[in-house]
Amino acid sequence: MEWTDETIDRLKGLWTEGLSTAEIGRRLNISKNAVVGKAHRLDLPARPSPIRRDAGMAARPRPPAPRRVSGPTLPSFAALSPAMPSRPAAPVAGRPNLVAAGFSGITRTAPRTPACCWPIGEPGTPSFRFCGDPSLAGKPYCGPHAEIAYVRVRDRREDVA
DNA sequence: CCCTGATTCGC
DNA sequence: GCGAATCAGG
Repeated sequence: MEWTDETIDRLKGLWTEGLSTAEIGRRLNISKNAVVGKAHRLDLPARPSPIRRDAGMAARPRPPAPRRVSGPTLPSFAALSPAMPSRPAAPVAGRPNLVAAGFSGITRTAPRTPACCWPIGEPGTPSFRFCGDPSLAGKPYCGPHAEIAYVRVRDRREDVA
């Protein structure tokens, strides 16, 4: 876009008339963004903006918007590997001991003892957790919970009968 | 979805 | 300097 004195004057005129940026863009056959960008550069009086970017949400320093980039966008595997955790996280109080149960994070020492995934508490509440005790070989639950989980076909038949 | 204006930042 | 992309609110 070539901003001649004339187009700048037209922009200023339409701007002071209170036309929307998109409308000015239509009249000048340019994009709304071009209008806003130029108006900003010319220090034209700002319009009432629907956006509140100042006070009110100072707590959150908005993460930078994703940027267009012109080369390869995937990092190499080598670049990624240093990010691999070398230690498992410490157990959290009030939570099942997942480390002891075998969820030791990323590790190379197989096999692991899987943690019992029997749900305890109300899902969606803060206290909800899984049992986490070592589970039976080949089963998702520990001994006591496997007892509850697996109902023998024999028993069910007797119930029905 | 449509609209609005403001800001960022690759070009 | 330019303006598309993006944001954020109506």
